[in-house]
Amino acid sequence: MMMAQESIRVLVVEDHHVVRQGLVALLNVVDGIEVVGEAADGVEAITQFRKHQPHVTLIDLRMPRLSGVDVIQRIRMETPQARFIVLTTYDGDEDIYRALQAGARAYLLKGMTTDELIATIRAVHAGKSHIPPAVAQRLAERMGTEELTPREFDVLEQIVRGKSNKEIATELEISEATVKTHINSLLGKLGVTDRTQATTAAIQRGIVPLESLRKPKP
Amino acid sequence: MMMAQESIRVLVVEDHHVVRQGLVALLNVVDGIEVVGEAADGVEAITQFRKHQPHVTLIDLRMPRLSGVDVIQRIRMETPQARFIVLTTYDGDEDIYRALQAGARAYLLKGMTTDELIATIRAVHAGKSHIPPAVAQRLAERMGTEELTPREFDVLEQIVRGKSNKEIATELEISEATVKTHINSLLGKLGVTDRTQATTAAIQRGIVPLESLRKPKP
DNA sequence: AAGCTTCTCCACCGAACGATGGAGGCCAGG
DNA sequence: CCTGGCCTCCATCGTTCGGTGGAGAAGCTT
Repeated sequence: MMMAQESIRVLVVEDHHVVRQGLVALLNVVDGIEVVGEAADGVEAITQFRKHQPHVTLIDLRMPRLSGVDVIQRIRMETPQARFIVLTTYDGDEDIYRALQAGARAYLLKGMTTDELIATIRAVHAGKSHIPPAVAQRLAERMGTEELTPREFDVLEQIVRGKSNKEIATELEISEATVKTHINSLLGKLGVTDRTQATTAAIQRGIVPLESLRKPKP
Repeated sequence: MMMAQESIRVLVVEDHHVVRQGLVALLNVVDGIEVVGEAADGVEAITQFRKHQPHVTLIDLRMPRLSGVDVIQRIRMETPQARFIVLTTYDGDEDIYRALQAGARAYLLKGMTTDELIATIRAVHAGKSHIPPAVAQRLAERMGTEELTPREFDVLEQIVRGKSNKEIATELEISEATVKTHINSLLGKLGVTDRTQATTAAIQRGIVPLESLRKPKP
């Protein structure tokens, strides 16, 4: 079988077996694209990247062991020209922001069509960026948003866990007055007026991931 | 190519292109399983079911036009012996409960392995049910839980949207006193002590889906 | 050294919230 | 018919929250 010039070498990083196999199956029948490796978690991703030096890496953000954002950061330290396309199920994800900052070139929802996927891979390989208008808008909004300080983040996390100010004070070993100060500040930064709105905002934007709420935190 | 006896006829209903194609690709190479149809939303699912009368239907719960639960209910009205395997990304989903009540026989996370998938299809086709221990436990917990009344649900939804009691009263055209009554009641049923905890509980259990929070509601 | 941010804490206030114990009307199921 | 669930409303009470305007200490940058 003839190869058209040089194929685009692609690495697929995705922990959901079915999705990963679907991607590989789809891409391998496309002319000019070659899947050179697969990984099911972050650590594996780095190993595979070093081994295969792909042109483009399709990568899920939520993964075991090492998150997508971490993977992008680490790989770009040693290989700055590496190109990443971020895959996500949900589009309200705070991590997208970090991923794009970390150097991802494009962003795709898993509900994309095959054509979109292929077009994006080609575009990114050609050096372009590709961010859907909806995401671009969210990004712009996020840019204008002040970032929470570490302590404010701690307090927000406790709020989402349903703790009262007094409980938060105990948990963080600070006075209730200080808790209120942080809350006042973070409410402003999130653009909301009370702790309930802060909670939905935090979850919607992925600032506090839902999964983190199960473990009581040791 | 020889077929082993009769193949299990499978319908795949899933709106994410990549996932759907992945499933189809995986299943079609398995001996004894034949994908007879695909659907990308609920309405299509019903059409395809009528046309192909599959033995087993793999179905995602979150879909455009008609939800997975609705599809299961409608199809079982006309074809009670129809067998369903529910697919979901997230395992804290309230809909699983309804889906199993509606007659689904099994439940799989999208992170499953190929072997699990195939084994489950065979088991369900053979008339067995297949529910992972973790889900069974959650189900049991849910069973003991009192259900919210329609009105309590309305109030909860407004709470999650960040509305104050006064705003909820206006929105639902009832007095603030009544809002408080409902809140008191729903807090008890959810097993929480304040509106913030109610919010995370509602989102975690999927009682109020995150997607529903964007649209202001007409 | 001066300036910045962050974290810590204080006092005070009004508004919102949650808990409690009632009460009347409506409608479906026994 | 009448019991039970649901929805509606009332008053009261103590607690929690959020807003405001401070202030000192530590750390980083310039």
